[in-house]
Formats: sequence, C-alpha cells, structure tokens
Amino acid sequence: MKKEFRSGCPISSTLDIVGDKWSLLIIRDMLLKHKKTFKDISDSDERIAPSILSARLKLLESYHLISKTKIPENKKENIYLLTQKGIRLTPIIIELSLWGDANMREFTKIDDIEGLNSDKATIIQSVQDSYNAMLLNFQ
Amino acid sequence: MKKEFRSGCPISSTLDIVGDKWSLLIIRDMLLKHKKTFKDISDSDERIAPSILSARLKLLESYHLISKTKIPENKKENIYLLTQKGIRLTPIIIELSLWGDANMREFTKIDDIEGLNSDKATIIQSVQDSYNAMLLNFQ
DNA sequence: ACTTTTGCTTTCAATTCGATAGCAAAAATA
DNA sequence: TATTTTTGCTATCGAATTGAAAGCAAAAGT
Repeated sequence: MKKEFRSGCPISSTLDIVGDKWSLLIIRDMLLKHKKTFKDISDSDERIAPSILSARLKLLESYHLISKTKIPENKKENIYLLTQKGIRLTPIIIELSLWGDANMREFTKIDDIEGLNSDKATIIQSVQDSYNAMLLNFQ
Repeated sequence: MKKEFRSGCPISSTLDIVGDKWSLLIIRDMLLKHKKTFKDISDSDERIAPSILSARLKLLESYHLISKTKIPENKKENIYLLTQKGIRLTPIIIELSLWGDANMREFTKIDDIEGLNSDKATIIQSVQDSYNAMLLNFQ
C-alpha cells in the first residue's frame, strides 16, 4: 500500500486518498444508500470490478475512513461502515452532486435527485443524521 | 477524446470529468493562485508532466470549464481562464481543502492555509469574487 | 448432501501515466 | 541583427494501474 503524498497542500492530500476513479462512488453508496457489504457495493450502476473494490476498501480502511466488522448472526459477511472521519466527507459528496446536477446536463443525461433543492447545510445535516441513526444499530 | 459517462448519477458524472489525479489541482491553481499560462501551472509543487497538463487542459476546455485565449501583447503565450462553470467548482475545492485540513494531519504534514477559519459561504464568495475581479482585465 | 452466495484473489491483457527528450515559434537579450 | 532563452507544446517508451474474467474456499440456504 503506497502512502505517498504529492505535497503538503490539503487539497492535494485529500485527493491522494479519495481522488481516484472509484473511492468517492463507494463512499456515496455507503453514505446515501446505506450500503454495507461487498455485494451491496458491487451492485452499483457503475459496475466496479471486485479486484478494485477489494483494494479500495483496504485503502479506505487504512486511512480510517471506513471500518470493517462482522455481525454475530452472519459469520461470512463483512460489514463496512463509515467512520466519523468518513461521514465528514458528506459536504464534498453533496457539492459534487449539486455541481453535476447544475452543470453537466449539456453533455449527458443526469438523473433527477430529490431533495437537492433544499439549503446546502440542511441537506448535509440530514444525510449525516440519517447515517448516524443507522449506525446505532451496530452498537 | 473519450466522452463516456459511467451512469446518470450527478456525482459519478462530475467525477468522470474532474475525478482524475490532476484536474482539480489544475483548477485549484487557476482559482486560488490565479495561474493563467501553461508555464505557471507547470510550476506547481506537485510537478505535473507536460504531456498530462496538455491533455487535461484540452479536456477541461472541451467541457467548457476553461477557455483558451491570447492577449495582443504576446503572440506566443496562451492564457487559460476559468469559465463561470469552472468558477462554480469553488465549493468543491474549498470542501476538499477544509476536509484535508481537519482530517489528514494524522497521516501527513499539512500546510497551514490562512483564511480557512472563516465561515464556509464567506470563503467561497471571496474566492469567486477575487477570480471574477481578475477576469475583468481580460475583457 | 447439494447448491448457491459471499468475499474475496489471481491472472493477464489493455489502457493510462509520467519522466525525459525534443522542437518550432516567439520573445528577450546582446 | 544574431544569438539565446522561453514557451507551449508533442513524441517516445517503460512503468504502473486498471479491469474483465475466472477461480476458490468458507458459509449459508435448501
């Protein structure tokens, strides 16, 4: 696992972790769709290859953005959950969504997402609250 | 130039344009440091290779995030400027910066950036205002 | 007992990246 | 005017990364 950073710039360092083709889509699925297992995340519209998903989950775990556990009822399935550090990526995810919604329609069909017309701070808060509420089920 | 999008998700589509290793760093330099020429942007701390910078500028121009012009005083230099669509990426850049500043110090040395302790909306507005003011010099 | 599901790993070809060199036109300098 | 430097790239080519497909062992379901 490479842990090198291009510079001391916070933007650059953030991108060195989540600035690849897949990480933020994995986090989107966990955060907005409450996906928790390898299978759940594999089944996205964008079809991530298992080798890449496996590598990305390990990297995100190594940077404490997600945690990996099991539940007693199921010895096979791993449960991946966002940590608070991962949950704090919510504003980035929401801004990417808002920008795409407002600026990409001239180049490709963009799905209509409901709830994007509220105030930014409200959207972010409700996404985070909802994820945190779900987390309570996993002690 | 490939123009394929993985899905209709606005997050995914945004990442299909700026979700590579370099685009958002190029935009950071243009937006925050008011860099305008190939040379200016080449001289960043992260050392982007000219072949990659060339390819990325073309792609960003094709998606109308930047424009390419010349000034009458200099027949050689190209001037790259952010369009309003590009300037609207400011919230994403600021959120990446804030997240890195607050969450990456456990893994790497992060430069202290001044002005990050103001209110988010204020930071975003002042970055955009400053860039727009600079743009007035280029008709 | 068997079939299916899950969470991966392995393989390997294709694509992308990126360091270096090179180059023509323009600008700066002598 | 002649020469040097700068600028904005492009070309090359080895290295790294990606990704489609297959494989597999353990657990779960039937």
